[in-house]
Amino acid sequence: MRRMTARPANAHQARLLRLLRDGGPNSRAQLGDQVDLSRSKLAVEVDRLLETELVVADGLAASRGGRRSHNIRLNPHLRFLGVDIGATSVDVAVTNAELEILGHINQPMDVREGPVAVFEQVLSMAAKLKATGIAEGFDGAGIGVPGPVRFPEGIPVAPPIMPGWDGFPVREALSQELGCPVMVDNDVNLMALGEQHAGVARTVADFLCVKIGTGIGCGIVVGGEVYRGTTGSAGDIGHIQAVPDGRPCACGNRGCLEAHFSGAALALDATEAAVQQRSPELAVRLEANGTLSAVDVAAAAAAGDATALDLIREGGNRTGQVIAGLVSFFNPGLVVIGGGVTGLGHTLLAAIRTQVYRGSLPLATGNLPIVLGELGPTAGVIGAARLISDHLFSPA
Amino acid sequence: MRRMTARPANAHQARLLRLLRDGGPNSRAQLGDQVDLSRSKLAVEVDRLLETELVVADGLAASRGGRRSHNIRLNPHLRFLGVDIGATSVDVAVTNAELEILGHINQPMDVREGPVAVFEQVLSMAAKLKATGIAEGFDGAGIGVPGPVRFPEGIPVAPPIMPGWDGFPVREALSQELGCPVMVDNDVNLMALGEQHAGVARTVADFLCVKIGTGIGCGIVVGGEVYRGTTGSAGDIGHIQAVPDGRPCACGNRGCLEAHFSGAALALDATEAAVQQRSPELAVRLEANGTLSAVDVAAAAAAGDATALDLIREGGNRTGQVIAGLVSFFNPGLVVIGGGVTGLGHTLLAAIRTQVYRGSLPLATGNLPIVLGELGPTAGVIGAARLISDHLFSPA
DNA sequence: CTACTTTTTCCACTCTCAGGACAAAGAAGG
DNA sequence: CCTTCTTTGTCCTGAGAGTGGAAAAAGTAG
Repeated sequence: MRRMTARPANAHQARLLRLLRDGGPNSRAQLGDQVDLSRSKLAVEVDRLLETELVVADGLAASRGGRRSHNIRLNPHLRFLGVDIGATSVDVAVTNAELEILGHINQPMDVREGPVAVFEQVLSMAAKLKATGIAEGFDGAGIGVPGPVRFPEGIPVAPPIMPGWDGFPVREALSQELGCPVMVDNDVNLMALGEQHAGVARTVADFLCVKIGTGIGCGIVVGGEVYRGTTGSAGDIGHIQAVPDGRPCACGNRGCLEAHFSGAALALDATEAAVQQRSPELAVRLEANGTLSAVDVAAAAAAGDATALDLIREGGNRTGQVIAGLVSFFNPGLVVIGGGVTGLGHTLLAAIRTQVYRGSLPLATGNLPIVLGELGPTAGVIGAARLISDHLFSPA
Repeated sequence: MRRMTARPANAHQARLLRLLRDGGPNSRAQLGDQVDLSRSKLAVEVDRLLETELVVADGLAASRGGRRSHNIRLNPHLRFLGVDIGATSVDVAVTNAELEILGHINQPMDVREGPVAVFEQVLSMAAKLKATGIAEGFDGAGIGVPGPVRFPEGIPVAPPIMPGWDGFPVREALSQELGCPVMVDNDVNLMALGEQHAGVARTVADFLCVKIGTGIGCGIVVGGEVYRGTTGSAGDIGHIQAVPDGRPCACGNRGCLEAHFSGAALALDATEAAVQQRSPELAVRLEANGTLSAVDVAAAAAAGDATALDLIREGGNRTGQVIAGLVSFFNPGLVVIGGGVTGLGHTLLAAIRTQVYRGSLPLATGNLPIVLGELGPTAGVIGAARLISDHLFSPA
């Protein structure tokens, strides 16, 4: 099938496309209620969008008491590819233009194998999804990587956990391979975009999205837009000092949050506890698998293991202290906690909440929800699709 | 004199007004180079602005190789009032429309005397400035208060150090008294606006402006706009924990940055050092004045007093640690240090720099200037004038 | 079948705006 | 002083965008 290459010609068209993306099929009249354009002007813009085939007619809408309106929807053949490259696994999903997931695969993979190997993997996963018949090609792709990105060019810069990627032209390369526009961003930012689009943050303009996975990062949304900082490293909170003179960290400092709590740190602590026989639950699991991860800690905690619960609580306290500082500074309307360790669930959340509500002033915390992400592992890929759709649904 | 009440009728006019404000008198042709409007359109908009008397003709410009152009400038009779209410003193200044200070008074005053007393003071200071003949009335006023503000309404909310002000309709009241539009903001945000307009931050889109005075606050500028947070308390970094289990703070917690370093904390530490005879310089000054302030510490440090230097260094280290966290999180393009204690100067700056450059990742600090504010005590009042001019020079 | 709503199309009129032509004002050079 | 070139400012016209009224089309409710 021929891929769509058209772009909205002006801000009005872009606005309409986004309304259709976020609100699904809509009648012309309903669109008119939302955009403050004259009937004639609206008709003209819709007609032009129909010409570009970005949107299509879609039958009649229900009557609102009079003549029934013709429905308009985004072209149902449009397909976006959402790619979320984590430290230890890759998620690839296909969405339609409304960013609904049509297919989703996850595979373990170490990002340190480098961009070439990872891309091969990603492309084969994309091919596998295509083979199921849900897509014949892609109109755009969004991709998240676990490190800072020079956003306009889509190039990772000095990413600590993926050294081989520094300066690799991800956007350019993937665009070549896929033959469609590509946008690249930090995986944490994409999680924030995902939760904003389809998750808990739908109605909030300013919020923080803390992702606790192999590392710890924080997506920052200001006025509905992701804030990336001067060099693209905004939200890199894993190396904020959480414990004075604490554990040494890979970054060269001591006491970094990430050194004390993250998927990796938690696995280490759990292993130590198991070896020292402080936790029967964890010891059993270590024996069984030969290794421990955050998932084991979650399971042990669910089984009531005191040591596992302590580990989670302590980590939550540390994280909560750091977040408390960020809340004082940023005064967000919402804090979302997500990432691989959300399996730790309410024990973690309770610890974080306690620290934040205690450590920040009432004016900042008074009406501040602190919640787990709604979307789990799909947040990243939805965010990735959202990223590229935002790009494509803006004036050329 | 009749005050100007006109406002720009559209975005083009607003743009032109801001260009004239920031760039001073300009020829029509030069304006044309900057705004991407057709000559005819530009001429129309300029004519309309001339009609409103917001701008006036101002003689002929130098030739650029052909016919000389007629200069345009903002009406030289326009006057803005900039008010900066600190914890212990009040600054009032009068500016022209280009935000140049024409007159400036500072008077000590305790903000805790409440809004009525402070307003009386402010109005009498404004009257005094008027009496010098630099202004016959005011076309707008900006006012900064040392606490969080609900910005759209211009009402302080739950300000810790000025309890009597909670909920007081500052904007409304002052607008009544002065008979002109008024905007209210946090004093730290105004300092940031001031440094952005006329100081070190002229060319930077994303920066932090840390003000160390009686308390500690931080102005946040994102994409050239001040970010105020969900409830107007963004930047309230004085109560971030800097020392685990540190000194008790007025807010109820322990170890807040403000409890360990600020104008007030520094005075306390200095007095203690003097009483304990650890610092001859400070002891002499205590004897002479009966009390010590940050200024005395600065003087003692300048005289080479080791204890004073230590106090500054330690405070700088604490502040620097907190800023290091903020830099990791926010990835600014510039950090400005200002406020009453900037007299501590380079000792303080050096300590802060050391901590930030050590405590944040290279990607965030690599090209990050950390500098003292350029404007000193005028930053606040210039920022206040900028605030109201931004408001007035935007489409009605 | 009638009266009323809502949606959509059509159309005439207004308004904006870009850009060309030209006049005005000055610079540079002889 | 005169000629030629450059820049600036004004005027004007034609293209196009956009508004809002009117009427047709397509329903609903009774």
